[in-house]
Amino acid sequence: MLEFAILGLLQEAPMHGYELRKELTAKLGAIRAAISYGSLYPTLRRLQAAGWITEAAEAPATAEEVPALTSRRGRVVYTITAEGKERFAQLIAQAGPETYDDTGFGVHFAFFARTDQATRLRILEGRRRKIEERREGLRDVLGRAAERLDAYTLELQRHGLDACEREVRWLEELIANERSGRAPADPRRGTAGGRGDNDSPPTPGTSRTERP
Amino acid sequence: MLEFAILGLLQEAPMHGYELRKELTAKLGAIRAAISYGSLYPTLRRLQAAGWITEAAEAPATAEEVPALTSRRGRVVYTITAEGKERFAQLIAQAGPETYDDTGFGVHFAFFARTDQATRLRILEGRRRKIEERREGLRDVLGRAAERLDAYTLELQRHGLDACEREVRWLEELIANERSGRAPADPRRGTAGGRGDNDSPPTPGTSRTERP
DNA sequence: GTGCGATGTATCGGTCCGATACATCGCGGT
DNA sequence: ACCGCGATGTATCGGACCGATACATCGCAC
Repeated sequence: MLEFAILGLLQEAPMHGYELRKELTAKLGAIRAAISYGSLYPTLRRLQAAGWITEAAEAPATAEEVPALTSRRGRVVYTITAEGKERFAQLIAQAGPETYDDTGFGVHFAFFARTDQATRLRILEGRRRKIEERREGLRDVLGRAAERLDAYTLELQRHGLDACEREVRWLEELIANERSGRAPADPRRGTAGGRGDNDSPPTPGTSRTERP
Repeated sequence: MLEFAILGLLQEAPMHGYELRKELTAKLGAIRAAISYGSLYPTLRRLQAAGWITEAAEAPATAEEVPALTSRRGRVVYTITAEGKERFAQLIAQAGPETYDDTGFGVHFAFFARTDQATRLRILEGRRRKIEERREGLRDVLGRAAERLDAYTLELQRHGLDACEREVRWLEELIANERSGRAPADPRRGTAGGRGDNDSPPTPGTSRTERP
């Protein structure tokens, strides 16, 4: 998952670790707290070893100002390679069942702007099915096994069931939107009608590996 | 987290691994998919090494039927020890900040019936604060950084924000209920008024380490 | 009689987290 | 003038947990 997210983010701009973490946190804030350096740096190492990103020490200010004095440990800037872009495309194309769990789905969704419509649809439907299964499981427990469980556990299940139902509805909306061929413009909330064309017509895909 | 959940469950009855997993899945179904044997068995080993549970091969049917023939690898039944119960109580009492993340909170909540009211309140309020912080973070992103992000990422944030607001409301309700001193009886859903006193007056705590 | 899904125990490699360490920079306070 | 302190920045280590896999038994349907 981290690998996927990093490759996705680095396609927007080269970054160093700290920045990467901040962007990741902003982009994925809805689904996970904040990724740890204990995962980030080893993963960067791994990606570099695989040739999907390159690592370059930041230029020390035109090599003139601030000489070797104190030997400033410069920031390390990571850049995605052509192979990295291919890898990212491949990860999207695979998009198997592991993509449908909470984190996996969230991360993939966050990069839907770089995903072709067919795959978007496939992922949304896979996720929906998974949530529907979870929902049925919760209904079973609340129905059949209710008297075996204490009031708090039951309340937890109810809350979970609620969340499932809500997410299914959300996914239905997104799927319908996707089928109608347009971006997830949400009519409920503000900016009704205004401001130019639209924000980010989400790059309707099939683009693999464009020029550097 | 697993350690906590296992100690909690084994206080209801001794169990073998497979059963433990099933019960765990039923009890925690709302918050996590299904715990893996790759975590379960090593954890059981660890708990046994610490002396918090004991491991006993199931009696092979009064030692008479089914002799050593085929050397049936019997099920291994785990039983919690007095030290294990103490450990569980201690884990509840600690209930630090790590208790407020998604999984940690969920697992603790599932065992609220074995938690004293003061700690319940503390956990609920800690969780609320944490969710409020996440909510503020999402609002910030949706407000200030909106134009930097694509439509899909924004939609994800909106959905996350929605979930945060909903959970805060849920927690408020639970906290109010808790302050008023009663179980999380939910008036919205079925069984309004009926059926004896109430289900499971949730063991109002301060009980540490009762007799074996 | 045989295959197949549920029950049941167990390991291995790999991902990710939390704690920790350490260094630099710019800012406000005293 | 100095100091601390929070933000920036890179990095490691032990441990928790997962997913895949392996293997064995049981009962039942075909």
